[in-house]
Amino acid sequence: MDLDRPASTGGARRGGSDIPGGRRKQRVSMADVAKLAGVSSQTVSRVANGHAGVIGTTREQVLAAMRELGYRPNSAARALRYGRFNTIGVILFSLASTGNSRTVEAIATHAAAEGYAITLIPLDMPTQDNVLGAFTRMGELAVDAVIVILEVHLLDAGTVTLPPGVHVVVVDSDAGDRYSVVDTDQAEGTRLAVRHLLDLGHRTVWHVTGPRTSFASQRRAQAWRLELERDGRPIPPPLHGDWSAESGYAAGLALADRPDCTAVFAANDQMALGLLRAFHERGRAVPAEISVVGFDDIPDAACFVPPLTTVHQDFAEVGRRCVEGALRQIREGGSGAPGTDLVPTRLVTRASTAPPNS
Amino acid sequence: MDLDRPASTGGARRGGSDIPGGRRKQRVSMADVAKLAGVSSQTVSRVANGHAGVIGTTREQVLAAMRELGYRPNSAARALRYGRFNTIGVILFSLASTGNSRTVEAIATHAAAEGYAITLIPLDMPTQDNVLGAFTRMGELAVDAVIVILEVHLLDAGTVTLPPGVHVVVVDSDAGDRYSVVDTDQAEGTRLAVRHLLDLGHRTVWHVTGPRTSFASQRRAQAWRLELERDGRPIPPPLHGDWSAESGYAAGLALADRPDCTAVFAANDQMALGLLRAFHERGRAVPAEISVVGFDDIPDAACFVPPLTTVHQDFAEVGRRCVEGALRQIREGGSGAPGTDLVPTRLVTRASTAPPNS
DNA sequence: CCCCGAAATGTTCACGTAAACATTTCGTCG
DNA sequence: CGACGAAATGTTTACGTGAACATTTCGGGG
Repeated sequence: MDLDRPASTGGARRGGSDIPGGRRKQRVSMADVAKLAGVSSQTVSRVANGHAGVIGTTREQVLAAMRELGYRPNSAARALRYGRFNTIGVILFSLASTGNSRTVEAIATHAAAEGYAITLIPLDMPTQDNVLGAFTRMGELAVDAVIVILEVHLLDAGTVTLPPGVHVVVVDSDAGDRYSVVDTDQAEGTRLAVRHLLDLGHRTVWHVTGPRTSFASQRRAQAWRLELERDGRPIPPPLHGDWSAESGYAAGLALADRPDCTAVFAANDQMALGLLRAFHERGRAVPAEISVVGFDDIPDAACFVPPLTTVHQDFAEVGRRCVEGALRQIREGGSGAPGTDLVPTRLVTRASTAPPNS
Repeated sequence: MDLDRPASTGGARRGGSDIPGGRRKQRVSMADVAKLAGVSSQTVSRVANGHAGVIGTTREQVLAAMRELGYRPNSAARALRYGRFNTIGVILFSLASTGNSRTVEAIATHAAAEGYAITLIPLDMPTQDNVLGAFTRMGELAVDAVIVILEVHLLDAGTVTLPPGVHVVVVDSDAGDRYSVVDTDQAEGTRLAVRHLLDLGHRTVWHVTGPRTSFASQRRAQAWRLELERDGRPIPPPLHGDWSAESGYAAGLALADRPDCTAVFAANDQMALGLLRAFHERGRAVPAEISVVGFDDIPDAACFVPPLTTVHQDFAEVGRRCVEGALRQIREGGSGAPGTDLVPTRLVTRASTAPPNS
């Protein structure tokens, strides 16, 4: 931790009077610009920040000096001065899932539009220790707010203390009582999917879940069960997947042999893809013999064989609201009213669903 | 830009003797810790950095004070002091593509292991202006090096000046003469794919390209043509896609009607998925009548119908080498020998390829 | 018992920026 | 023609940290 501080750090500073050609990589500061322009550094500051009260000719000189020296403001000094970093941290476990990467992209885009940068803090394993470590590091990290994209029950224990002044928004979690939460309306989406299948005339709907550790997965499974119960339908045993197409395939092989299974709701599109493959290999026609609905509406879903009926998640909107929530907290200074902000979903009907025995 | 500076900023600092319960969100500085521990702030600094020369009892007092106050080092001040940010910026156009998001993830993971954070700079449009803007902003951004994941011909013009001291590594580009480039060995991967199909006995191989603006796409198309030429095979007109499954589908519909087309190499897996759908809908059996090879080996590819033969890209390795290159430049201080670092590929043979007319 | 030197701790200062306050430079009006 | 005040510009200072240097403390040898 402290052995990477080379002794050469203390090397003498080279004077400003270098041969112009020999590119010295020392940073150009306001003082350098000021000297060249023949003004005070405060005037340079004023020009840099577009403040009023600098006469045209002076401004021109300063700008010229800036250009010549290639001046860039030093954000570390700025951050120190203002006590703000204009940066939002994003803690997440994996970018591999479509949902996460699209959410992060939306976060980055909207944050950029507001003048904020995004710092990624990946967790190699979503263990309590790692999460805690990330949060601890967060404090040392130059960040004004944190968006957490993972199952937050992991950081339940009161042991995790966020540095004061760091605001939090959470995705994919039920921590609505403690933090500001933004999430896709999992229950609504699931209801849409299940209702769609029931309305087509299926007696009941089977379900392939995501990993147990995922909050989204839990919510979808729970909503699926609830919807069936409410309608007095039999509740088939759920099959457990892990989001991967492979696990969907395994589930599909198991389901293919059950003639009473005519409709399956997969907790994401990848697993639905696995189902499609399994049913195809076992000669069970989709949707004639068996209907499949996914969740996410990944771009590829429209080109599955057959094109997949699925629940569309608006990841961009989730990302947008995360940033919005984080900025609100930063600006208001408050810790932000804890609560849950749900983003609606919609069902995209394609060719993988049909009435039973059609 | 300067109107969000509330007048309340100059408010008086609340003394340290606050009611412990009333969480004040002012930052705790070394001075605060020092006062509580009854030592000088330099001693606190020494403890914080694990320097030798602090006696046990004193160290304990300081640590206790840190804990009590919840002290976290201020990274802005640190960065200012050291002239380093311990942060690497990643400029990219989109996280939507599997390749990009996996590369970014690998970059983030390896950077974290080295004590570096990742700052994401998304471009809403990969135009010259935007790239230039991002690079300009880069200078103000707290970043020691930049990894650029996009077609760099966009920033060709000598107009783009990177702030001195910022090092660059580029992915997916031919800028090897100016920057340090890391990339998948597109040519080798393409050769593997084409050879595989020719060796199976196909007379020639058709090609669905990616977007013209993509360097990877260009390289794959070029290598495909070269390999056919070298073998004296006829060269079918390439079909142009845009990476999306939809565009692959369109290409597939066009190809399905050509009985002389028995083997297709798609420039990525998504487009291959589109091909599979088109061929399925047109009743052309894969691989019996027509073989398909993709590129990327996305996790889903194993569950396509049929499972896709494809060229595996090692995104994790690309990310790792990017970080390695960036850190080398940061540490050596040099601009890094420009040059190209190619990551090998391998062919993953699944069920979408077979000899013709089988 | 004093002094030496190493160990422990304190003091000063600079990093680059910008707010707050101070000073200079005008044009204008009495 | 002098003085007043607004506009333009300069000076001081603090933000939090840590290297460099200064000071204090203490054990042991002469």
